Amino acid sequence: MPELPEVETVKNTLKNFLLGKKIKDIIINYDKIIKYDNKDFKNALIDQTFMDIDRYGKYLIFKFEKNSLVSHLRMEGKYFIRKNLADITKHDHIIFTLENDIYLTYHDVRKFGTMELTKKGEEFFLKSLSKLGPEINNPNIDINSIYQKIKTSSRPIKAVLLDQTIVAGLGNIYVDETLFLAKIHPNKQAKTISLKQLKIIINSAQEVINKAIKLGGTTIRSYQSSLGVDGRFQNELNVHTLAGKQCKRCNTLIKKIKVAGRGTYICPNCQEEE
DNA sequence: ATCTATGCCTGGTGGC
DNA sequence: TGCCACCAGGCATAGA
Repeated sequence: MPELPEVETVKNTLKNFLLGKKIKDIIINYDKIIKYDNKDFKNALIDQTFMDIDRYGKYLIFKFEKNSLVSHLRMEGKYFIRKNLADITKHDHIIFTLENDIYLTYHDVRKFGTMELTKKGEEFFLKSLSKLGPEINNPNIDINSIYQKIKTSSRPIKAVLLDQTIVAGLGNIYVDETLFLAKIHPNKQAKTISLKQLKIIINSAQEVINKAIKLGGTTIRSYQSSLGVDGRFQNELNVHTLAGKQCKRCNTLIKKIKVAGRGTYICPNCQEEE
């Protein structure tokens, strides 16, 4: 599940390869990935050149001369560069033919990913992007305004941190790691979190996210490595995927529970429920 | 206004 | 071995 650090890594890798390259053709093998009309999609992008690639939260933003393509990888989305048509596999749903017959493919086993086209400069008018909160890795993030949003919520703190309208970029892995660092139980109701505790949570999240970005993200449950996603943060995980292993702080066994409908890993001793 | 439930998908897993 | 029910999960949408 690519979260902010993984998408950042993909962005940087793709940027190195794609900037200045032109799209010659587009093959759409599964069209539900693309929102709106496929013909418009092709017309708008063929003969266009990759000018820049940005990221906001977990979204990739490919910028061309006039248009931008906003791409979300959801759970299993990956980009590959294929040198030959013969290398294209069954889960390569969108194929961008570049110059010199090199192919950029969007690969997605679960077909959950999305692509939507917009005019360059109007990306944040899209429904998806317009709703996003501040990015979790923003060093100037306004913790007070987050506190105002969550201080009356009865939802578990984990659900709130996963809510991209509150803060953008965290997913299941990094929320577990964040709450472990902050010593907060994921089931603790948001309204019982003090401003001081929220500061600890946000600082922990930034520590986790920044370290993960440095290490190129986390590669787990991924039987196939993707362009740009061969992270090393999986070696740094403290709780996520580690059920039955000893907590590095107190030696208590890590437990897997369910919070807000999601598989959640905690140290039952360090993260005491209230 | 808030929150919860459901649908989207396929490969892997565990039970029989 | 094969069949099948079930699970994983980010986000949009519908419903409470």
